[in-house]
Amino acid sequence: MNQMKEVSSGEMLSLCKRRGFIYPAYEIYGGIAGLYDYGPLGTALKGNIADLWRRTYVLQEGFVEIDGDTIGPEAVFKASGHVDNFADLSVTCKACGESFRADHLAKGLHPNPDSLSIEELQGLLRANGVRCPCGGEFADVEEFNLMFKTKIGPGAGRTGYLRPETAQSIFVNYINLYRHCRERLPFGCIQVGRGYRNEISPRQGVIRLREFNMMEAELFVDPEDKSWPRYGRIKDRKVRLVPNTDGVEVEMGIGEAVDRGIIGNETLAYFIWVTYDFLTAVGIDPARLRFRQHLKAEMAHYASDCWDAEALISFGWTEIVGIADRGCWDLSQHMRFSKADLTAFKRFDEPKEVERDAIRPKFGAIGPRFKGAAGDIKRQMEAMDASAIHDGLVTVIVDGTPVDLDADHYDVVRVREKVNGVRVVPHVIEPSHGLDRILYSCLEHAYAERDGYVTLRLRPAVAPIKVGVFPLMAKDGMEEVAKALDLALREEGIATYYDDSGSIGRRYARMDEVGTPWCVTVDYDTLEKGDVTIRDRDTAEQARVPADDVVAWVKDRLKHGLVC
RNA sequence: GCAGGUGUAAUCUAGCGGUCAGGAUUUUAGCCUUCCAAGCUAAAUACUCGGGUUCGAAUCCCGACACCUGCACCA
Repeated sequence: MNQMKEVSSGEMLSLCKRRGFIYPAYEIYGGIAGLYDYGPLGTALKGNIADLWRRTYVLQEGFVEIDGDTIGPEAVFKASGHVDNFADLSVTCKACGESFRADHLAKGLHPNPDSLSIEELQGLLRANGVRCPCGGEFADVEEFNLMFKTKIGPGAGRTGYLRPETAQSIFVNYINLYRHCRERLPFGCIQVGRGYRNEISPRQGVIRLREFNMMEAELFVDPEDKSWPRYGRIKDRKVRLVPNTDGVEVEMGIGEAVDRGIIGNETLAYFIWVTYDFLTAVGIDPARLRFRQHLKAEMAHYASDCWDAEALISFGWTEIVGIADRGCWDLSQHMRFSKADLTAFKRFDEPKEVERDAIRPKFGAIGPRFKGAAGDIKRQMEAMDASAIHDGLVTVIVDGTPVDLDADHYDVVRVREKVNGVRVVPHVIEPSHGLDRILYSCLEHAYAERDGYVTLRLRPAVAPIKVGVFPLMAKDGMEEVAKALDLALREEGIATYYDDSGSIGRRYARMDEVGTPWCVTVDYDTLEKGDVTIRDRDTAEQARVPADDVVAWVKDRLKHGLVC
């Protein structure tokens, strides 16, 4: 077997630039860290990966796709938690370089350090002589806001942010999508698009970017039924798992992992498999792919379970997909901030006659006391039943503050109601893919070098160019035949590269280096017998095929069914 | 953001205060060539940017920017 040399990130990025996959952005102006442009081949590769992903989610799993805005008003990111959690006040030790959350250091010095401004926090830390555990002195308090802030509209405008993830565009469209999907759970929505994070220290080429491409799927499920119809057919498939219990890597069946409680539920498990299937289909090496469960401490507070697909590349094990059960957190947050009803109605098979103890407001007491707020209090009471009464008191929110109301303000009445169903806040299962990272991992995993000769063994489905078309030499009419064949392929939507320059070997080499799976050569025999050679990139073997059959030959090999 | 290292064509690189910055690969034009980076001829493209020291700077110094390695960050 070939001695495969491990590719370094430097060599990889050099090839990416030389061959038009990825360019450092704004290079003629000195470049900006964390920004890269996709060149002609990189753009094609990215598009092909995204298309395959769409096939998986839209055609195979029945998701719908939207395309949301990348700019959003502040309220959206208040609700999502990004405004507060994404902007930390921090201080760095001048001596040892360690960074700390400034508000954490101020704990015990102030009842609510979270509420302080930069200046106040600065003063508080200075006044109390807070120092680093190493004994060093702290530099000034700084704000790290990981979101790009902007103004929407002229003048003062409204504060807006570039979205740090695409997911929010789906959550804010929940009502529209729920209706579009005929008001039934589960339903899923995907989005391919850009997100923005003002990273403190972008590094590692295209792995940590300030503007990046994501492919995110949000699946809205019944909180009490996290099963999935297609689960049964894949539950015996095996993947490499690294559970957070002991951190030991195991190869295990999807179903077994669910049965043993390692993976939280069937749907999550199913999409771990879909992710495995998708990643290997675009060319991630199964031997360099694993699923690592987030540690309890690492998991976002709202997530109940989260698995990262990690690829082994020159930077080490790198997260390329995160698959999380986010519970009802996102929709609940947006309900709280927007007051919109982001629930699903679960219809019972049979309407139920239920009796319950309802709370009925006494307007004689509430009206004079609360005036305009009485209507809102009525609505709150109607949403409750007797179980909300504690020590004879009912708690309602008036102008944002809780108010306890005694029995003078309400009656408890036994009511009989017909109930057709129940409203639930759907839970969200989110497979979130870093497209740039997947693309880069594909390149590294496709990289094969022997004696300085580089071949990118990209899967045909994602290869930017599918077929190189050459006349053996540009004379004696061979170029006309080759050009006609080239056109015939392109007319069928197959990306080709026509080349009649230099030696045939050099042309093959050029195609090998950009991952073109097949090269078709028109030679003297073609002129007489009408057949051509098709040369395979990975084996360098040649097959003779009638020129008229080439289009069908290629289409047949590019035809990919749905994966699992 | 901190500390250290590095910046010469599209890529890899020579240079170490002193003639038009050298080579290789690549690319382009032409010749040659009957299938795997062949050969010949010509051509194109570079000292990251901005200051300073010096008679003279790719070379020494300062700053910015970018890249690499650690640290920190990565909801």
